[in-house]
Amino acid sequence: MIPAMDHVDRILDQWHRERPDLDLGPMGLIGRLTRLMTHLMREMEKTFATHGLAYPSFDVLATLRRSGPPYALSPGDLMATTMVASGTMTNRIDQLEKSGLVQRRPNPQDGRSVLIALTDHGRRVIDAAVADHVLTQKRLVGHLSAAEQAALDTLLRDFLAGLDPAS
Amino acid sequence: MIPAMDHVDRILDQWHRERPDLDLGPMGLIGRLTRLMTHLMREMEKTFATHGLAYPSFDVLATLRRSGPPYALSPGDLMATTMVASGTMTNRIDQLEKSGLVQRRPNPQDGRSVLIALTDHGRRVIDAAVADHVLTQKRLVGHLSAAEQAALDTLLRDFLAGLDPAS
DNA sequence: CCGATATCTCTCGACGTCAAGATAATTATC
DNA sequence: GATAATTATCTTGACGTCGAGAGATATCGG
Repeated sequence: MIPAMDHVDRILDQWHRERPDLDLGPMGLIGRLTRLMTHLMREMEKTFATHGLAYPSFDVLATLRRSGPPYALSPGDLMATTMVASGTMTNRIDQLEKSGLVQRRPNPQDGRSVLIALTDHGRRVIDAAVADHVLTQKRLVGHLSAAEQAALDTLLRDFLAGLDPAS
Repeated sequence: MIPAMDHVDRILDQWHRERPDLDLGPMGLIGRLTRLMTHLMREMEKTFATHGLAYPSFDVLATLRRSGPPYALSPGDLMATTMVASGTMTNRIDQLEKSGLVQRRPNPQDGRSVLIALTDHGRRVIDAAVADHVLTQKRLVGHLSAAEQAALDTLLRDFLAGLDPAS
């Protein structure tokens, strides 16, 4: 059975017609990745929103929560695992602190630094949000069989390893 | 050979330790997708930058270019193919017009609408940028074999089709 | 111990995104 | 044709992101 032409196929057709000189090889793959991520992120954000969160806040709260007791990390640690710039992390922490979900504390180990700690409220919010989040993720990948999911995961792991050896 | 533990594996380990009640099934897959896209996008943006462009500008110029002569589409058409909101597209067009890469013209077919047309300069810029872009894409997927790329593309196509039937 | 260098966080300004509402023109209905 | 409903774009305000640079503290070398 011939797979139906999708949005990305139409883009490739247009390029082929207009720029037959270009090697379009990987463009379809990356185009599908991009489009897929857009859809996935928008769906996941709906779940976050039901808990009063947006993706950036969820990202930080989840990082603190899964780090285990005492649920506190420095901004630098948070920047490294979430892959955002320093100004971005400051802004995220400001928002979370304003909402009472985290608290800035002095870092006893290093006077230049601070510790970002989950509040009790923050802990409750992220525990509920992440439970919903995994259900949403399960639904989003539900159209793929278990074998397809495993194959995709393996390919993505290799792709990522080639791209980011430090991962 | 056992694949090395990567960043996403460490995240899953942490969650498993802290929340053994959760079904983490698809979290690794989506986490790898997210991380992969972050890396890919940042690399591709370096290429755009060498042509004085950022991703949003490249996205619009490329859509106009591949649509073929006369390289003109309405903001609505551009919104549909690029998946952004109306205010976002207005802003993108404003930037491009300020840079002299596109021009707003009245739409003879519809007085509510306008046509966004590539200028000669815009045409030259996008033609050079897209040639570089496909080389960057080729390099980025270079760690995967042709068979892996094909398998990945097929899986992504199925994933996308299940998620967005209108694609 | 002290000066030089490195590290950590925050500030600031420019830009990108979205959702909701405003404005203008078209189409549908009678 | 007149009116209503629809459609297309733009405006606005809130938020998110980055990068460069500032300020404070730590660390290193002598």
